[in-house]
Amino acid sequence: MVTIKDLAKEVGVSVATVSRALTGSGYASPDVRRRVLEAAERLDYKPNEVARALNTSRSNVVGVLVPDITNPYFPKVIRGIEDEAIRNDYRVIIGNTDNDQKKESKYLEIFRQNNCAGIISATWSIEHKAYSGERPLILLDRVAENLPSIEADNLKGGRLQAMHLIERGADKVLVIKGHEGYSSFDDRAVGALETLETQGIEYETLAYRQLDSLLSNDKLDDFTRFNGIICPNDVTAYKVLNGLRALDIAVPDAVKVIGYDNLDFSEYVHPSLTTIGQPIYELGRNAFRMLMDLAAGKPAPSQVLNVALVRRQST
Amino acid sequence: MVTIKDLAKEVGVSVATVSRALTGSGYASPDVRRRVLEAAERLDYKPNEVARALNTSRSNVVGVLVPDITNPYFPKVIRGIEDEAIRNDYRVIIGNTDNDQKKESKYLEIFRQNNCAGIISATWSIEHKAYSGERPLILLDRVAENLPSIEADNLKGGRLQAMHLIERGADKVLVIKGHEGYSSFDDRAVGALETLETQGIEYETLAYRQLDSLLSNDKLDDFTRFNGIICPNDVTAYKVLNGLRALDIAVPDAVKVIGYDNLDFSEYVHPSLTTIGQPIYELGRNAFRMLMDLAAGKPAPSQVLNVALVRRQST
DNA sequence: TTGTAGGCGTTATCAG
DNA sequence: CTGATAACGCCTACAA
Repeated sequence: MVTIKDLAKEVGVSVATVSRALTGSGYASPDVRRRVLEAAERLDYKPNEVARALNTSRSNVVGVLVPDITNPYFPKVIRGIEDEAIRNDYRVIIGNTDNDQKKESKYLEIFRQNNCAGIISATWSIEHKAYSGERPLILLDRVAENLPSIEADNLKGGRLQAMHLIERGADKVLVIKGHEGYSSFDDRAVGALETLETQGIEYETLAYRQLDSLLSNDKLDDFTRFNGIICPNDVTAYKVLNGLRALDIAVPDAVKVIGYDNLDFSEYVHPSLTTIGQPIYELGRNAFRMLMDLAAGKPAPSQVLNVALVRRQST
Repeated sequence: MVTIKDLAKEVGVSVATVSRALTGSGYASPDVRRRVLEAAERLDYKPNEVARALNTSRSNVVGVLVPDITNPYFPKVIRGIEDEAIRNDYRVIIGNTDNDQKKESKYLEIFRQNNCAGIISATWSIEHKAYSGERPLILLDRVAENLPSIEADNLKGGRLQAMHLIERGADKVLVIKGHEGYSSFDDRAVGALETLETQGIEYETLAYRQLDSLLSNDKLDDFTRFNGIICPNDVTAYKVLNGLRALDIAVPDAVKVIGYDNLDFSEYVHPSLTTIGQPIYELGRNAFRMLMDLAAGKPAPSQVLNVALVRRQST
């Protein structure tokens, strides 16, 4: 491995001068700089990031926390983060938390031990002892007091879901709520319920964890009571469509189903899924940009990205 | 941040003794060890991984290369790697290469700069200058001479695809090939074609990159000629099912479609997809274990995991 | 069994 | 503008 020491010997200057010439911080005569750069190129010198991180106590690694990378929503977010990161010469460490506060804390600790430059988290337990605010942090799809965050407009998304179903003629609506404790899911439900209420539409709600048992028992009655179903995300909608098909309930004729996320697969399921499109990739990309701003001491105001209805066959 | 220096002061011994007590390497009296451990606990000491990595020139980070994390096959692999990694106190850096050799090389370089303990790669350009063999490397879904690798039994998988279609009565089969340059896709095609050949079944092949144009133009003829379609993976099968539906070609009555991978979504598409099940999670998990063996100087013989037919409605 | 000292590769603070 | 030199936090001969 070639180090600045080697370069120093090669060029005939001190390591200090080499370092300055390389980083651009501090003085170095144009001539020396040129020679150093040339030697670096020739010897294929690459700075050791570990040494740099130790010295500056700040690495070019960012930690990313997601509940489960296996949920197809998150790979898109991560891709957005990673692309922007690499463009800025940063690397990404992934942590799957399974919504488990212990795992969350463990990763937070790990990120600290690795002098990570910052953290982007899509999971965040309200009471977090492990995070003492030392490192820049961006919350994604999560809001918390005093912490910068980025999310899509979930309230609007929920409203769009309800409005669309109403426009399509639904007047008995089932609202399936998302995983508890997520502000993004809460907001979607609030938006939908509020709209249903205002428009005087009959509705019921179902907790996320009740869904599976509902689908597994053939409770035809439970479904035939409704002619519209609002799902908290597309994956849930897939399950619902499947359950409906098993019960021979026609979609969209007997009941209209709307999802949320607009995952790639939503055009492949049958009937193809009407849903709310979120700029998932951009959420990740912008989160990283915000993190960089924060790290540079610049302000990073929280962002709310826009959402839009994507009409397909399920409604 | 509390360091071994702090612990040393606290306990009243030297940093060397603390280090020895903590790592277990080298001598430390039971009494001193106890006191050091107690102090570490009390002061919430966590070793700085960066410093350790610099000193030992080996971090507890492994680099993982995938073509695109957005392809739902890879999150499962990654989850397998990550779960096993965290269990062994390792972290995972993800790199998306988009099958681009330049990006691949860049990440290899990055992994080196970060003193990564090893690399697991699901993309690997044949001629790789950037990898000089310094660090342990496991190839996943890829085989190359002299490099340890892990993959599922693609040859068998291809045979199973063909056998099943034949058993279901197909006698004019279209074999869609996977992305070029991947040994896993090549093997699947070889297995399928060889079986078709042996059984005297009529068939044609289609290159991966021709698929989209075939699907976008309504070439009814091209599809009606066949009563069986073998796809290189499930995502391709989804597209094919979609195209077939658009053309009003009945699946499985007019044509039977079989995929490969058994992604979660394959039971949600309609008709649900018959496919070849691979132990995706285990591929990742075992890859990490192999890497650890390699890093420990133990032998890590290449592995081939088993596959099995998963019958659903599309055939 | 313990402490001293040197080094991992880099950056930063000083004099010169 | 440049060169010693001291950190960063940890590990490990080697000496005591």
